[in-house]
Amino acid sequence: MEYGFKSFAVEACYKRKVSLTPQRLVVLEIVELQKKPVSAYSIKDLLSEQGTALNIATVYRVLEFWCNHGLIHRLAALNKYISCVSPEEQHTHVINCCQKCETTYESCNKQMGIDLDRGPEALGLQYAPNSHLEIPVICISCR
Amino acid sequence: MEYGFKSFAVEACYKRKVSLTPQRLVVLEIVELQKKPVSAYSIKDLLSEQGTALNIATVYRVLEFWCNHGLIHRLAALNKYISCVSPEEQHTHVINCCQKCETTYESCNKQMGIDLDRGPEALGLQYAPNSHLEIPVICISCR
DNA sequence: TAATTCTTGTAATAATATTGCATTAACCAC
DNA sequence: GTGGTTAATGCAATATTATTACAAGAATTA
Repeated sequence: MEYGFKSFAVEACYKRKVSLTPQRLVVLEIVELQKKPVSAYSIKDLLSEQGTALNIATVYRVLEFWCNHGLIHRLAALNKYISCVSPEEQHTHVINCCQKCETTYESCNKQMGIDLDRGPEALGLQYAPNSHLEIPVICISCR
Repeated sequence: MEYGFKSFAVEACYKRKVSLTPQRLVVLEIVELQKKPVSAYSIKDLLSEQGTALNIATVYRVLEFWCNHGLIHRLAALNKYISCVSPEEQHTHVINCCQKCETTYESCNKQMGIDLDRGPEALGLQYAPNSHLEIPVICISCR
C-alpha cells in the first residue's frame, strides 16, 4: 500500500477523532489495491485469503465508515467500491465508469466541465452535498 | 393510465416488432401510476393487490424490456424504477433524485447545461449510448 | 478500577436479482 | 388451419447484496 494514502487515512481519523482500527485499515488497503471496483463480499473473500477473516457485517460497516469520510466511493451502478483518488479535494468527485469493463476514471466536475449548481437550481433543486456523480462511459480499450 | 403513454408503448413495440403482452402492459401502467420510484418487488405486490399476479422473474424481465426500449428507467442509486417522462426524446435523460424523499425530476443534459461529450472525451472516454445520468439532489421541500 | 462508549462478531434474515427448465403463447411457412 | 419454430412467461431454486438485534470485546474516560 502506498504510504501516502495510509498516512492520509491516519490523518482523516485523527482529525475527526475516530479510531483507525485494524479492520478499517485492511479494508481500505485491499480496496486501494484493486484495479477495478470490488463488491463487499469480494473484499471479505480477498481478506480471508490473506488470513484476515472479517464478518460481512463488519465489512459493510467499515465501507460505510470510509464512504462517510470520503476515502472510498460506493458505485451505485455496480454495488461495488473503489478508493477515492483525491479524498482531500472538496470538489464533486466524478466517476466515469466503463459500461463494459468496469474500469473507473475519477475526475472532478470542474475538469469535466460540469456545473452542478446552475442546472439543478433552474429546477428548484440543489446538488446534494457530499455526493458524487457516476457517468456511464465506454473507455478507449472497449470502444 | 394516460392514453398517450399507452399509445406510445404500442408504437414502440410495433416499430421494433416485439409484442406488447398483457404482462408488459400492466407493469408499464403500474410504474407510470407511481409518484416515486418503485422496486421490482413492490411492483409485484401492487399488481398482486389488483389481481394480476406476476412471477418476480417476469417482473424483472419486463422491467429490463422497458428499460431497453427507453420507457422505464432503472435508478441504480435506489434499485428502483420510474417511467420515463419523454421516451421519444433522443437526448440524455437526466434524473435528479432527491436524496431525502426519493422524488425524481427528469430533465435532459441540454436543459441542465451539461455537456457529456467534451468532458469524457478529454479523458479519452465516450459517454455510453442509451444511458442516463442520475444526479443526487435535495428538493425544495426537503431543504 | 469502574463506567461508558465505540467497534466488532455472530447469526439470522431481509431485500434484490438471476438461472435453468417446463409450459404456454405468438408467429410463420406451408 | 396444421405443424414447426420462436418468444414469453411460470415456477422453483438459488445467488447476490445488505441489514438487524444482540452479545462480546476493545478503547476511552472518569
